[in-house]
Amino acid sequence: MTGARFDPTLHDVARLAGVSHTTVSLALKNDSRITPNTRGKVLEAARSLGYVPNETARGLVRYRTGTLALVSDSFSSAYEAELLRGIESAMRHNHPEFALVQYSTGGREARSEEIHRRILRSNAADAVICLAEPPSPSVILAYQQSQKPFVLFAENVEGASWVHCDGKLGAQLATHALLEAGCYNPGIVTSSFQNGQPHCDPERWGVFQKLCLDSGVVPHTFEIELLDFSSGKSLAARIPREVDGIFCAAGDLVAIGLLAGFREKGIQVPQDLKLVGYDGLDVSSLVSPGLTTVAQPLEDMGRQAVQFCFSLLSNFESSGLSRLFEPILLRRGST
Amino acid sequence: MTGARFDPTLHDVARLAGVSHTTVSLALKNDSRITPNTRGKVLEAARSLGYVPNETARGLVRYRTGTLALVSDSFSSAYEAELLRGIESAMRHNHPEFALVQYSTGGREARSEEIHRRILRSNAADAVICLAEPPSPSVILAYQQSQKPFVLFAENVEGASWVHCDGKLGAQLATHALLEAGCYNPGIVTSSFQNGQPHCDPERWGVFQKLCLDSGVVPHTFEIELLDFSSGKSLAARIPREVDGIFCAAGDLVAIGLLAGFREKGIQVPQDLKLVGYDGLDVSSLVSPGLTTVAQPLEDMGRQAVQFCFSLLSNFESSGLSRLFEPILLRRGST
DNA sequence: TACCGTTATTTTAACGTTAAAATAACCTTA
DNA sequence: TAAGGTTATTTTAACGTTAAAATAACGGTA
Repeated sequence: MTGARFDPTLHDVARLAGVSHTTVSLALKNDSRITPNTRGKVLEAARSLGYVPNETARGLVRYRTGTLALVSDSFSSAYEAELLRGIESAMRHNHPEFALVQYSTGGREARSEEIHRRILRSNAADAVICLAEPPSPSVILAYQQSQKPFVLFAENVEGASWVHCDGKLGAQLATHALLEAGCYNPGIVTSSFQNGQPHCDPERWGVFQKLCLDSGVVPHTFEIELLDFSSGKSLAARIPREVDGIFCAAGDLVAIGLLAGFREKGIQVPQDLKLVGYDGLDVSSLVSPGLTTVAQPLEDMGRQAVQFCFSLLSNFESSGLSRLFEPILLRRGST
Repeated sequence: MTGARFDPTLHDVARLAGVSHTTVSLALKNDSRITPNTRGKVLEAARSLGYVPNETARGLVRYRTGTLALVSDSFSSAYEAELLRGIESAMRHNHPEFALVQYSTGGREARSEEIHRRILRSNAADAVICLAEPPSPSVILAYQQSQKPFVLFAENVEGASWVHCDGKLGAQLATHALLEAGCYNPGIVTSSFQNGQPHCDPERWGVFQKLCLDSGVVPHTFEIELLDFSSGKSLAARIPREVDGIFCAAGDLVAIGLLAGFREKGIQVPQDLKLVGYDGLDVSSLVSPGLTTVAQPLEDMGRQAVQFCFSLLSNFESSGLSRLFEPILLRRGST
C-alpha cells in the first residue's frame, strides 16, 4: 500500500564520498567553503548514485519552493486556456527555474477554500495566481498575513492584487452593438444568480440592464450553471422565439453552444437573432457565422499576473498591485 | 524575501489544550485511543487557532500525499482539455478526497525529465498520469522501481501502464475517407520528424503512407512544430494548390487552423480540397464547414487512466495495465 | 495491599533537508 | 613554539509531522 522509499539521500552520498551530509549539501550548491577537491568527490558520488534532492524536505526547512501555483475551477476551460498561455509563456521566458503547478477546485467553494489553505499552510508554492472564483475574505486575509504573493483575475478585491478587463466597458460595447442593430427584445445569458445578481461578472449584467432600460427596452435574463459549450447548446431550446438579440455574458464557449442550439432549432443568426459573445477566444472566429464578441487581452493579462507575482516576491512591502485592461469589440457575422 | 511562518502547529494546539502534540495528532484523526473528553478539548483548541495540517511535513514521514499528479506538455491544449474532463470527473466522483495537481513541461524534454524526477524523489504525488510525451526509458524504469502507479497516453510502452486509442485504425478510417472521396494527390499534416518519422503518433503517418502507396498515389507530408490553431493557419499558405486532400493527423485544432488559412487563401473546402481531422474535439462540429474527424473517446480514456491508477495503488504487484480504445469517423462537411 | 492487565497519554525517534554553531586543521607571526 | 587567524569540515539543532516505544493511571482480582 505504501510506496517504496529507497532513493539515495544526502547521507548515502556522504557515506560514499566519505564526508558529512552537510558537506554534500554545501558542495552541491557550489558553496565556496568547499575545496574543489572534495567537491569533485561529492559530485562524482552524487552522480553515480543518481542523487536528486527531496524538495519536500527542502521546503520544510527553507520555506521556499521554486513553485508558482495556479488555482482554477477546472483544468479544461477554454477561457482559462488563453490566460494560461500568457502565464506559461511569461514563466518560460522570465522564470524558467520555477515549476508551475495547477490545482483544480472542481468549481466547489469548499474545495477551493481547502486548496488555498493547503497551499498556504504547507507552503506548496511561493506565489499563487487564482483563475477560479475569488476565495472568501478570510482566505484573502490569510494570504495577506502570510505575505505570499496572491494575484487574482477579478476587479477591486480588497487586500489582494488583481488583473481584470473592464467589464463595464465590455458590457457597454456588447449592449450597444445589439441596440444599434435594432434589437428591441434583447436578453442576456449569465452565470447563475446569487444575492440577486450573477455570481460571476455581475457588472456585465448590471450595465446591460441599465443601458437597455435607458433605451426603453426591458431585457430578459437567462441563467446557466455551467459555463460551457453543452450548457449553451441546451439553453438555446429554452429561449423564447420573440427574443431578437442575446448578449452572452457567460462567454464565447457558451455563445458557440447557443449558436449550435439555434441552428438545430431553426433560428437563423443574425437574421432572426443577433448574438454577441464575450472573451474573444480563437475559436469564436471559426464558427459559422463568425461570432461577434468582446475580446479580452487574455494572454497579456496572464503575463501581467505573473509579473505582479514576481514584483511582490522581490519586495513584499508593496502590496495590492492591480491593472485594468480594456476590451474591444470584434464585429463578425453574428450581428 | 522569505515568507512569514506563523501558522499554528500541532505543538501550538497541544499547548493550548494542555496535552502533548501526539495526542493532538491522534485526536484529530479520530483515533480510538483518545477519550472523547480530551478529543473535545483538542478539537476546540484546534478550531480556535484555525489549525490546518502541514502536508509537506506529513508527506515527509507518511510517504502518502493524497495527491494525483498530471504531467502535461502545456496547460492550454484543447486535446488535453477533453482528456482532463474525464480525469476530473472520475476523481470528483470516485476519489473526492484526492487533490489533483498538474505540472507543465512546456514541451521541453529536459524539463519533463526534471518534473518526473522531482515527483518521484520528493514524493509529490501517490500516482502520476502523463498526458505529455512519454518520458525516457530511465524515467519509466524509475517509476517501475518506485512502485508508484504511472499511466500514460501512448501505446505499448514497455514497463508502464497505458491508455491509447488505436491510431492505425484511426489513420485507416481517415485515409479511406480521402481516397474514397476521389483524392489523387493527398497529403498528411504531422508533428515534426525525429528519426525519420513524426515524433508523436508516428503510426498515423505510417498507415497513411502505406495505404496511399497501395492505392498508387504518392502522398505529401507536411510537418509542423506546434500543434495548435495558429500553426495550422500559417501552414495553409505553404500547401501547394494541387493537393486535393489533407489528413490532419496533428489534430483537430490544427485542422481548424488549416480551415481558416484555406479560407483566407481562397481555397474552398470540400470542393477544392477535402480535409479530415483527428481527435473529435467539440469545436470541430462548429466550424464552417463542419470538420470530418477521427474521434477518440477522450473522456472515457481519461476516466480509464484514473481507474488504472487506483487499481495499481490498491494492489501494486499487478503492474502493466493497458487498454486500447477504438476511434470512429465523424463525417461532416469538410469531405 | 500488592500485582496484573487495560486504557490513556507522553516521550522518543524518525523523515531528508538547511542553517547555525562548534571543531579541526593548517598556516602565520611573534 | 605557543598564540592567533583563517579555512575546511563536522556536529547539532531545527522544520512539523507520524509511528513506535515507554510510562502513567486506573480498576479488578487474589
